[in-house]
Amino acid sequence: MTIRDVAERCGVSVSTVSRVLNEKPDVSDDVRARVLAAIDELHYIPNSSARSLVQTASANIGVIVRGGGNPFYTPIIQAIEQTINAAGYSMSIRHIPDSADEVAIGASLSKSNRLSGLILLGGCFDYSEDQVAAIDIPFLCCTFTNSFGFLHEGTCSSVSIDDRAEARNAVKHLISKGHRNIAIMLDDRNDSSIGQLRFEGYCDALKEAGIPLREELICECGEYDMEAAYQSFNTLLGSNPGITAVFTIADTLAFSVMKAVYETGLKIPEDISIISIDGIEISRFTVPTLTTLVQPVDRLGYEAAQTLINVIEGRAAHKQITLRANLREGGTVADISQNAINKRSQRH
Amino acid sequence: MTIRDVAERCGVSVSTVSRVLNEKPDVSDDVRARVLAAIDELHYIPNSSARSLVQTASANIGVIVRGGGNPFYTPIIQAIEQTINAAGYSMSIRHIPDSADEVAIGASLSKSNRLSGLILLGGCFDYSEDQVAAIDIPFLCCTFTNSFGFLHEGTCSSVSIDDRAEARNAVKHLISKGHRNIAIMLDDRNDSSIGQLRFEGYCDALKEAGIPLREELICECGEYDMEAAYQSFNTLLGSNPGITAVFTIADTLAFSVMKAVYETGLKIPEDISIISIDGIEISRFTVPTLTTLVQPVDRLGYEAAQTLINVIEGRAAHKQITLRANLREGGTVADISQNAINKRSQRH
DNA sequence: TTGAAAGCGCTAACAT
DNA sequence: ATGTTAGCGCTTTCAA
Repeated sequence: MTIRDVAERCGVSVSTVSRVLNEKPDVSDDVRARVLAAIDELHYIPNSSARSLVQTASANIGVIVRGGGNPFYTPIIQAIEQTINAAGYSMSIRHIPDSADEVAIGASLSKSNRLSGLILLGGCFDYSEDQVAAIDIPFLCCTFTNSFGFLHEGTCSSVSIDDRAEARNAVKHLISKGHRNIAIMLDDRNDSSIGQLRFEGYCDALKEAGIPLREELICECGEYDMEAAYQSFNTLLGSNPGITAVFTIADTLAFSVMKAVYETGLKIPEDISIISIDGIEISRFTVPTLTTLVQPVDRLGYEAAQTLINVIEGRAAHKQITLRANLREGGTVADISQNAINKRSQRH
Repeated sequence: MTIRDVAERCGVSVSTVSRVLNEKPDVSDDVRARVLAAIDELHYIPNSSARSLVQTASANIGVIVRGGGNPFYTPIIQAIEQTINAAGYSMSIRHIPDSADEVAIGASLSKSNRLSGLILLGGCFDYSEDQVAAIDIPFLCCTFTNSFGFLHEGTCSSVSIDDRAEARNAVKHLISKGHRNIAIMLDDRNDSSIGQLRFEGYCDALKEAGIPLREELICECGEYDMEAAYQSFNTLLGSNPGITAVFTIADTLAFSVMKAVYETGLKIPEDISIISIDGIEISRFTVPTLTTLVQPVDRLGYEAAQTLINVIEGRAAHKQITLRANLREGGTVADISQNAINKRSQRH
């Protein structure tokens, strides 16, 4: 079943069928209708390999996901896929281990599949202009920006929240509720990625409030893993540092912290408050509901795909988009400020 | 950068380069080495479109995921991807809404991308031979089987657990702990899919134990959604049916149930026990740890991909693989049998 | 408005 | 062991 079969079926040439297929204007209505009918009858579907071969680039956008185990990415990927498909492109996805080099893999994928664009999801970004030169197609960083590298604005696009500012907001929220002994749960403060940025935001908030940074309240679990976070936080609790709150850099790590806290016999939020960033679906069903800065995942995915497609189709230049996270107050943060305590005692 | 450039670079013909590329034996070591060196120097990567065009099928396997929001699928997809890549194939994935027709989408994808095989993940399977005839490439059902349809064994492969038997095991576990008033939390008992099978397993276990099925203990939330499950279970609790245990057909639904239970002021497992099926990562971090039948997700993904590849490459016929789930005893099931109660009172 | 024909990059049959 | 060449199915000039 090829374009030839369709052409023969209705007595026209293959080029005419191709014109109909590609919605070119120079076909008579009569012929167009006949061709469309034949396509329908024969259940003809064009071979995309042949198409990409003759065209300079295939209508294919690659997505490279690092740390794909994180449920936070799932809705983003779905939004990207939907937007890509709606624009007539198809998506090639590749999950890579944390240790892999996403630039090299992206470059290779781009060549072998003749991609017209590339989305990097969840990367560690401290690349230089030289390193990303291997990617010779439009690309975009989703959920992170080139915060630690040295790229020109025009090299690639990005769509993300302002990780440092939002982390600062999260910690400020705790401070506004009277907390001063605030721990942070993260993978690695020097990961040149999300962890590092959110750690900086944590430091910013403490500094602004005149709270000294205490090394013993920094809980690094090494890798982005729930079990590792659980173990690390247990150790922290064991050392009894007198904390009243924790800022976790991701919801999944918050779940680990919650378990560790409960198993020590402490209560949330009475004994320990928790705030996080992400807002994955399950975080609405913890007990109590997790207080977290919800990332706009649907828009993150949509903007990522749409921005990249605009660049691919020459409608716009590369740009950096920053979206805002929204504080969803759950039940994991207690107000321990003098103000709140006074109010409470008045009632009794 | 094409195969011609490589050929010219080392003074051989394109077919020789092609032979090296495809690891054919009939090339001299000397030439092979020179070609490999040239490929490396030029950073040559074959164009997969040209490759698929000339070959009957591209080295591409499609994966159609229905209900992709479920974190249960994430590790399965990753295992599939890894196995597919390791065998030299690439993966094309497509997430579809619950309402979509996976057979039609699969058939279309198979033609346009010249897929050599198709994996259906999480389908509702009551198709007939006629309906799946549109898929003219080897395909496999992962996490479900054609339980309600009428396909011959040789039409497709499948890899899954025995949903009905495992559901029965889960409920039997509750019964063995003395529970008799056992609710079930599911999406829809007539979904021609997982829900229906696990509902049947629930009925089987009750019947064997001589416990009558009570309509008011069947909690159907209509769609596969955490919020819907939460609402439905709240309603069930409100009607105060005197249950001591719940069997949820998926971990995510168990989380919803746990929240509803806690918010009513009841304790888990003292007042209400919960058992589930899936064993997603987060279920190890609920409080208490969820008691659930863990599905072997890595093997599920590996076997799915490998079985399909064996069929594609003519090494084996279609087959139906059933894997076993393993009971992981968490802390959500209490023993309320007379036996256990006696023991407890002896201690006091 | 339509058709004929070249060629995208590759593999495989055939020839040497 | 290596080279020559005919397509795979499509889009796109160019010609009519």
